[in-house]
Amino acid sequence: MSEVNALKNDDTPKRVGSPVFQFSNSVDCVIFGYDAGVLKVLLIKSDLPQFFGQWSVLGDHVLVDEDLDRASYRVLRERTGLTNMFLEQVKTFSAIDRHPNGRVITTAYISLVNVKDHQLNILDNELQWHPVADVTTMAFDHKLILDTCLSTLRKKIQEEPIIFNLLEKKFSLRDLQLLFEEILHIEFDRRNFRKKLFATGMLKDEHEMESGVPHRPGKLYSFNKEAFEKVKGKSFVGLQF
Amino acid sequence: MSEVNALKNDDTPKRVGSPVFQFSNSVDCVIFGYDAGVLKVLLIKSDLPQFFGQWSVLGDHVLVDEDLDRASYRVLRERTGLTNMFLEQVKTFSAIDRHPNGRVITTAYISLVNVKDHQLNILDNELQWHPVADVTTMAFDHKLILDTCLSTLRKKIQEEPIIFNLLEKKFSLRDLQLLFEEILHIEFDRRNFRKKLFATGMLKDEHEMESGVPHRPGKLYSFNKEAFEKVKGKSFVGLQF
DNA sequence: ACAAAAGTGTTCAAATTACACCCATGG
DNA sequence: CCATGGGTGTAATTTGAACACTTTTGT
Repeated sequence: MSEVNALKNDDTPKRVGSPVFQFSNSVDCVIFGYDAGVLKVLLIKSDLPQFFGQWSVLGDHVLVDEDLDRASYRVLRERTGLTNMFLEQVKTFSAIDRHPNGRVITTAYISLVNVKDHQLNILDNELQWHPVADVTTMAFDHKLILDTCLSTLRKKIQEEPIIFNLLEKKFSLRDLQLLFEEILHIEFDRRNFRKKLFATGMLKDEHEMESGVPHRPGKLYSFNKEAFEKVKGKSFVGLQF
Repeated sequence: MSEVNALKNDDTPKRVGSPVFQFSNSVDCVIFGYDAGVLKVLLIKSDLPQFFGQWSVLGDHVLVDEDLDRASYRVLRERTGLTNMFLEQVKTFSAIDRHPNGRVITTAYISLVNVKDHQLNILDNELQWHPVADVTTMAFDHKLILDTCLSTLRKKIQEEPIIFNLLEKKFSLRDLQLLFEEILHIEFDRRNFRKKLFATGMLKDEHEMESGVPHRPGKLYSFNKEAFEKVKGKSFVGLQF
């Protein structure tokens, strides 16, 4: 208790320490994209001289009049031009020495965007897509943040239909399967995969075909959000451990 | 970008805003316990006059020389005397007006403790166990925090063997089943439940029986951590959505 | 015509569910 | 002896896994 008592700053008997307004908070957005069959992450060359030449995920300090969700939304809007992206809090990182300029606590967000989206204008050439598998060292603790978000991504795509955010609006079943396989590093049997996905009722037949492919074109589907919303509440109780 | 530019405090062209060390960070520990067949949460009467008479979960401000994990660990140690409890970060809450004294961002932790643990000494009568189902309004945004942690608990006990933290070291299968049922609000078939749990290999037969029960005594088991560690890595790929 | 992937069913194994009787203990 | 829950097995159903051939398109 000694540290706590040492920080008390009035006479009121308090059970806990008093606020110490000496922290800065930031958000870091791990933005995943999928291009040419490869899972990618959007990185920027670090601002700080201490990390010169190293890449980091997109972040910014939280402003005093915004919450974390808004801050991360702002970062994505400013960087990519997108405004309706999938964005979700993952974890908060708080190692004492994680930021050279002082005590900065950062909350990591995961975002899934469609790289081919027309709104997505990345002109800044200090901002680039990197294949996730090629990223080794990064500025700050961003490698840890990236790895954590990648684990979260792997888990979440199996629990919720968020993977569609990485594809264009209309996609073939092959696109979808290859994307699952790229992220999870496993291979699915094509027939079983199709059966399973159709069974969810989440695929809307767009009654269109691929074009320009050097083989028999596949049908195009889109994510049927309405159908998913209806089934969503289903209680899953497996005790799978 | 206007807000960001407004906060720049030097001449260096920066892509992002500069740190604003005007925040306080706290941790809030949602401590779950299980007693008399009821899931409970450990709450304390609020410190603040604004929330007089209302209950809140156990929290404290993060000190400038500790990270969030250490801060939450400290809170639990100081409050309950326990030192080796299950403790895991859940989510960070950051609404601008969540704390009346200023901009306090809090990170919620979930903890599972054994209420009957001998180390657990709760003398302070402003600190009490409440049945989770009875908690309605709370101080700050703590009801939201509690609800979030309860959802997380429900999900996690189905994915990882953390539920054993709520039971005494030796327990009967009945204890375990009732606890699952209490948390998930569903009922299991007793035979299937036993089959499933035995199949995990995580139950170690303690070759002891219950005593003092007004019916045929059941065998006592403990959680076989070693057996679990071996099986843990098994790749689960279900695409269950 | 060839290469490449689309589309499509069945069979087998495994997991899950539903279900009922006798047993041991305390009161 | 009665009430309460302990302990056990089997059959039916559902789900998941493995597997091959024909079709369509571009080159």
